[in-house]
Amino acid sequence: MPVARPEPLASRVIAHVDMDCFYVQVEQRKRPELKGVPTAVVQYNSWKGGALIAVSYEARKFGVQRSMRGDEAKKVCPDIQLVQVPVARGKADLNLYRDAGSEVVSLLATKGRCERASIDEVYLDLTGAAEQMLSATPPDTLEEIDEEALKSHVLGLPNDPCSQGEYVKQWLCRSDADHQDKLLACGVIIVAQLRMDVLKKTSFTCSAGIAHNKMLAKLASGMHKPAQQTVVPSSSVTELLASLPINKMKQLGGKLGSSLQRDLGVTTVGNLLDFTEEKLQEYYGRNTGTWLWNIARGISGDEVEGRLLPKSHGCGKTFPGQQALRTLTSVKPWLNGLCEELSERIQSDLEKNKRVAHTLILHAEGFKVCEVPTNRKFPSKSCPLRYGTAKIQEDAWKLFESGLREFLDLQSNEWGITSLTVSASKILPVPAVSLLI
DNA sequence: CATTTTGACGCT
DNA sequence: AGCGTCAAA
Repeated sequence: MPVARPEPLASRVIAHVDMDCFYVQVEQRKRPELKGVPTAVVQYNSWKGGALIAVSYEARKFGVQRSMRGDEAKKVCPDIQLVQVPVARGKADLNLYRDAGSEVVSLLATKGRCERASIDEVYLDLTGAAEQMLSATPPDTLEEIDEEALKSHVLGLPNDPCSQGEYVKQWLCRSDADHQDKLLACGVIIVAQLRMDVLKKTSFTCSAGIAHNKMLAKLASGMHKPAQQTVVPSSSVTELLASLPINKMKQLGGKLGSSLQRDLGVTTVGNLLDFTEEKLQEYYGRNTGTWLWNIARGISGDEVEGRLLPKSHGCGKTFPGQQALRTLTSVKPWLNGLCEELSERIQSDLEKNKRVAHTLILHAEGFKVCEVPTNRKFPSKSCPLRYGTAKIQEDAWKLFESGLREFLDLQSNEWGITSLTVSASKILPVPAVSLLI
């Protein structure tokens, strides 16, 4: 459940940068002939043409959506180019996209604290950079403002397409603006420059949101895509949230959001204003209640963490339908393959980033053929992580066997495994001195 | 038992 | 330690 954090005392400038249909762009950079044509990236393709995980904007015009099957996409968009995710050891291999994501993070981490939020998203705390710009070269003194910054969307401004650029220029350069808005204006210019730099150096476009906190920045980055940016002045927040469907807010797209709608009749984020903090706490607990009360007002104290690398590595594969693994002999090679990939990834993390993983975790899902139907799930198991592919394979196999015994509970001899995942967590930097010894 | 493969974080 | 929720390609 979400937890409320105290708001920093001073106003911050926060950006959320989100790559546009990222996997598609990565494939289009590799194969330039795909640029500008309807394209999607699919995982596997033998079952109904594979599952779409990224869709280009050209393809979206035809109604192609993520989660569609390749065959289905071909029906609504016969000319669509379906590019397959690379496969290694019989499973999808996402390393190409991880590496492309790292390229982007390196460029975005140069202007302030940067948090890698996912393979293709970051949060930036640009407060310092914005303050510095405001004191040295405030926007109203600039002779020329980047065209990219002028193309920004400013929430709350009249959206007359003819004079949009003029309004934006006026907003950016208003010398009578309050300090908060001036800082945001600086953020807009910095983010425009960062996005241009990313495009120039990687050929990837991205969209961005600029606001006073992470929640609003994230909301804004999704409002105008692809390749655009949106700023959220404080004065626009009440109206924005008043009509924002509750499930569009981060963290409220699932069960909590549905429960707000079902149990309290809350349809929009603004509707939350009808409830006292105490009432929300009564329903959802102290932490979540306060968090809800705050987001209704556009308040979110979440800090941008300075973290450019993932906190864990995982490798998994599902075995749906007839593919379920029904014998120890069939599980073993798959588990070994997953461990091999994991071993390579943590070894590379050690060499590139001087970090060591300390815990190995095995997750599985399965079913058993049983007289009395049971709800028991396959239990997750963990142990200290020892480096070396063979050791990881050995340890993961022990974890699997112990999980399977618990799962079967002496109830059944007939079973199937439908998903296997190994992951490495508790990743810590190796102290610099210990590298010398 | 056909989206799949990730990854972060909160609760107990 | 292990489970559940949420999100995005």
